[in-house]
Amino acid sequence: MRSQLARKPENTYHHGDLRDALIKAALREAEQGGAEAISIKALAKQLGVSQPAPYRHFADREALLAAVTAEAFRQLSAILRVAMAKPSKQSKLSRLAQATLDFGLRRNGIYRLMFASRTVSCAAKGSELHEATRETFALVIEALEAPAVEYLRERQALKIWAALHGVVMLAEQGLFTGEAAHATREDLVEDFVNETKTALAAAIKDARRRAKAGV
Amino acid sequence: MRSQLARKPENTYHHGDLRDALIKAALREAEQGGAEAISIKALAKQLGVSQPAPYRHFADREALLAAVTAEAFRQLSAILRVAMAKPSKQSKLSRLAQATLDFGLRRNGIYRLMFASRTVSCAAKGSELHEATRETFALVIEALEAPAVEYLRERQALKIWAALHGVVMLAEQGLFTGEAAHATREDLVEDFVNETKTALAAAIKDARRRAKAGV
DNA sequence: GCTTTAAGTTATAGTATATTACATTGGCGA
DNA sequence: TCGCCAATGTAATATACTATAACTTAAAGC
Repeated sequence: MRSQLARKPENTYHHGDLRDALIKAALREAEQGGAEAISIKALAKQLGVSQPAPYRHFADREALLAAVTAEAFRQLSAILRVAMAKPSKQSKLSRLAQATLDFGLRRNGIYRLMFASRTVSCAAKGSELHEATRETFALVIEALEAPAVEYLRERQALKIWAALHGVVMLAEQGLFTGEAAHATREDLVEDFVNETKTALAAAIKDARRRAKAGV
Repeated sequence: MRSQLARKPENTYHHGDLRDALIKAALREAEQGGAEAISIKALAKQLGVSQPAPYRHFADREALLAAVTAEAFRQLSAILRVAMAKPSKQSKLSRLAQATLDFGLRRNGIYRLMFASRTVSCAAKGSELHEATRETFALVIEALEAPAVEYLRERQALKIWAALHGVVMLAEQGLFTGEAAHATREDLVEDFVNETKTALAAAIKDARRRAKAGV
């Protein structure tokens, strides 16, 4: 895996690591314009290889998009892990939530690629992409810091995860500017974080009460 | 406005209402595949006109997408209005929420066009599309059925709206199948609806208390 | 009826995806 | 060490889509 600089080592026939370079370059392109901004032809030119060269590594454009999206999920996972590990007076969940919001707004093109394209929904169950999405979601569950029964945690994780995505979408749509701007995006995210904590605590309490009554 | 059937009246030079027919046909195409499935060329062929004919009505593909998206928002608004008007033992908010979820899953390609494409974020402030999105959001506020101060309602409306979109996104991503399937999409939506009601009631109560103390 | 203009047409340029057939390289076994 | 072969690249080409330019038709207004 040489040549991270996305250029082939000058006058060599082979690029060295074209597959990896394509994914990295595509991520850069998608940063602003999303999936539409990714053009195989443009990437090839950028990397100094012939136009059909990428097809040696990806069957078609969809396959490249899937690989790029999987890489994006791994990057998000890494960012979330760092945010969660960082010592802070805020809760892990809060840090994960704000980091997700930040990622969604700053790298919105990539975010749309990850959560709003057909690519993800079409990912087969054992695929690289599917695994990457699962791994990210596992971090959400971890951030809850709850020793609760699996299905309770999953439900709350799904809720906060969904809410977060919604905030990113609406923010990008401009619903937080103008008349409706009384609440900031960060405020809403904190609201959702707190509601999640409350709901999780209540669910755990309820589960314990039921368990006791059952015995 | 004749010829809803998207065919020109046979042997006439002019189509009759090509602009409208294009939008309706594009909506059909987008139903499954989203924005990517909309091809000017294919639409022209489908409607029996020459390939460049659509450019008489739309400056470029982006302009067509914007018009299609605006129409989609108006359709969603109509659906939500019907759902809210229907007598039921459930609350208006609950009916709006479930109707939105249904729309998002059944017409997912169109839904992505509406909430996850660059088209919407790029819509200028007074544009047809921007107005259509505002109108839909106004229905969410209306569904709260709260006589509260504007900014309180808007905040809760933003929250439930965001949460709803998140559920649709995750559902489409397949996060509700497999291990995490303990909660259904409809369950989560009801959760969000109830939390919204609670939060709104609390906010109103709090506002009244403050007002009383202030006087 | 003549003119003007909106709404079509044909022809064509430019760009993207994708395939086919051929070329080059480096690694590995005989 | 030589030669083979698989991986990885190139050139040439087919196909599809966007967009523009120049020309044509039909309808509407005076």
